[in-house]
Amino acid sequence: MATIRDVARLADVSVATVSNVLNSADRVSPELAARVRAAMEKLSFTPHAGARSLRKRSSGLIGLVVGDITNPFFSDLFEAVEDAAAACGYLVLLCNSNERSEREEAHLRMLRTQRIDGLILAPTGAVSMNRASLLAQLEVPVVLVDRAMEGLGYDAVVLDNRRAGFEATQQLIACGHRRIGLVNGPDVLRTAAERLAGYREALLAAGLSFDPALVRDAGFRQQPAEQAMAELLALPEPPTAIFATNNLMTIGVAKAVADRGLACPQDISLIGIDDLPWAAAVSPQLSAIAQPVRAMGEAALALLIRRLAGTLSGPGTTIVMEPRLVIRRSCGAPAQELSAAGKPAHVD
Amino acid sequence: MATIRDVARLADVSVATVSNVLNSADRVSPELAARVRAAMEKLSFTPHAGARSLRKRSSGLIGLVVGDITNPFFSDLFEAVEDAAAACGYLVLLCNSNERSEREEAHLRMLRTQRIDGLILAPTGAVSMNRASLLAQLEVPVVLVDRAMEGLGYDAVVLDNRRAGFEATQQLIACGHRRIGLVNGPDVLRTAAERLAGYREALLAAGLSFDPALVRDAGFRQQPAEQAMAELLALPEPPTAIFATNNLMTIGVAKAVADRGLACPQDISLIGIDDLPWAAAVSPQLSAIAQPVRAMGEAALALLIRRLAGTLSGPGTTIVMEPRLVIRRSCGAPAQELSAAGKPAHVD
DNA sequence: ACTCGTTTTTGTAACGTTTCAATCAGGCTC
DNA sequence: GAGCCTGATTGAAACGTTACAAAAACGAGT
Repeated sequence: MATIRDVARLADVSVATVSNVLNSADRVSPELAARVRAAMEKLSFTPHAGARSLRKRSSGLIGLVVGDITNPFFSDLFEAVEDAAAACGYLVLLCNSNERSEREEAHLRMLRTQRIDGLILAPTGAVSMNRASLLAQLEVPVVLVDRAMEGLGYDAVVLDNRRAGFEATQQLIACGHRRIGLVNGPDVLRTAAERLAGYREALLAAGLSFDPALVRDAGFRQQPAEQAMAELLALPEPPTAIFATNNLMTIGVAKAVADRGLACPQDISLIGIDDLPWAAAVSPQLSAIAQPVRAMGEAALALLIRRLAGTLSGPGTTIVMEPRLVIRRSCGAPAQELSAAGKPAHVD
Repeated sequence: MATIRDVARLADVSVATVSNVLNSADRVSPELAARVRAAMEKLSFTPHAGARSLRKRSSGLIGLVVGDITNPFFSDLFEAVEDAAAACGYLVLLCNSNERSEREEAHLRMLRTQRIDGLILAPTGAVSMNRASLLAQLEVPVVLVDRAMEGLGYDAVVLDNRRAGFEATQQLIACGHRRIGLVNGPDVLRTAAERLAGYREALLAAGLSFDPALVRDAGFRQQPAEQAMAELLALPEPPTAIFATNNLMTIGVAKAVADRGLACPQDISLIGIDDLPWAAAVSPQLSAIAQPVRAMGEAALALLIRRLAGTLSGPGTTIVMEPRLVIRRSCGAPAQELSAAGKPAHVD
């Protein structure tokens, strides 16, 4: 494979000149530059990223580690980040931790040997001390997405989770629901805790009481959500509407509903966080709180670039993005509502 | 950041020894190795991939370029490839071409500067001469996935597309359908052509005639599929069942069906290629020809590894994987079938 | 004790770039 | 025509590793 020396020889210039046309093109006279470029073309020369990264002390690589690339949220995120990074001349190294923190840590080590220039991390699970030190060892700027880790001083891009929880719940209340189930993630995660807070706030605002029996932790996963939903449906007084706080759990909930032969929204209403690309194509047509995923990816990359360029310094900035309510047919009036009007208070 | 020299100094050995414990651990005595490892630990030393790739003439990087990471087929593929690669000590560089061949070519150039050791490519669109030469310039083994490119002598892993087309169609025929629409990709792509061939073969085997008016090219994309489906439904004698030859088009078709207020399978039956993770959770519960995606990814990586190890040489091998039929409720008997029995031939 | 194989260890030259100080070639000014 | 300035070009020293040949250490066999 052709090297810079070969190009220099063919164009009859020094290697330094070739390097100059590659990097600071304006420092070399037009005629020479043209000659050099012709030589490169002829030899189909491609610079060696390794050598370059060795000499300059940067690799042009940005790491992106996500929990599950199979989740549309993360694949969209990757797409957005990759596009934005390409525009800035960076290459994105995607790491999929499969939601296992050991894998994630292995990836962080790998990224260190690659000498990435910066990292965008969608942390899986809670902060471990171990991970914090791995991040520090990276010695590069880090931007968190989706889940913030307070106290480490990193930049972050997150959804306004409280508001997301509030709006979803409010929407169900507006349809007339009074018993609203919540299928949530573990409340040790800030994300889940805030969504729960929004849910409670909306209940409070509507003068409804909070019933702990209606909220379940399904770990942000599909299978447990299905199970949790089954339990909620088996309650003596089951909820008439469900709010699931991420896309996987929304699917799990829909599955449980379908398995019991219930129709949506006739028998039960449903709203989730994260819109899904096929949501309008199938039944129930899922209503959702959409996250501006692309914008989040772009914002995260922009923060990183500003850190790298030195135009941003000091303690971590957190960018809060606003959710967007997408109403489709999975939310409707509760069946009870209609009949309850003319029904006596206690029928046992 | 600590270098190999620092480690050597601290452990009081030569740099060569440090390098040896890193690479060929058995060539160095246990006690020294321990000392060196302790020093590495203390300095939290991490080798520099760039320098390494410069000196050894390999980077430990494998490129994977796909058309659309947002498509579950490709995100599953990535997951499988990454897992398998990690087990062999390789890191996967994912490139998302967004189905645009210019992006794909830019990515191939990028991968060349990264000096990847091998490439797994799910080619988007048809073979261009330009791309063929870019691939050749890479000077590394290439394995094609999903779509083969004949004549270039590369290894490939593909689905038995003819059989997939055959089985899907056969299934619909078995339900009693006689007018089966085909929403396919462009038949310049081998994949699409073979699926079409399987479709025709199944019709023939059942003594049904092939009606070109019932087949549409929707470019393997959702939006055009929705459009194509609308056209099929507007036909004077619309099909009673549809076979869509990939997941995006299946969604598009489902959307068109839903938009017209038709029920599935009561009004129309539906089967697609590529199973979807949420297929059982929503209605219609989509039947599908599932591709063994993980196995395909693993097979592709295995081929690549064998090429790299030199245990496989000579002309390209093509591995053909078998599809698996997953029947859910989106296939049923045609409505016409029931009433047509007692109905006169022409009712206008 | 001495020579020979083995096994460990080491010095050092690459690998392909960039950087930086140094040289060179013109063109101005006086 | 000498002196200077400016901008283009270049030589050579890194950057952190590995590979290879050479040196050292170690036993074993005489």
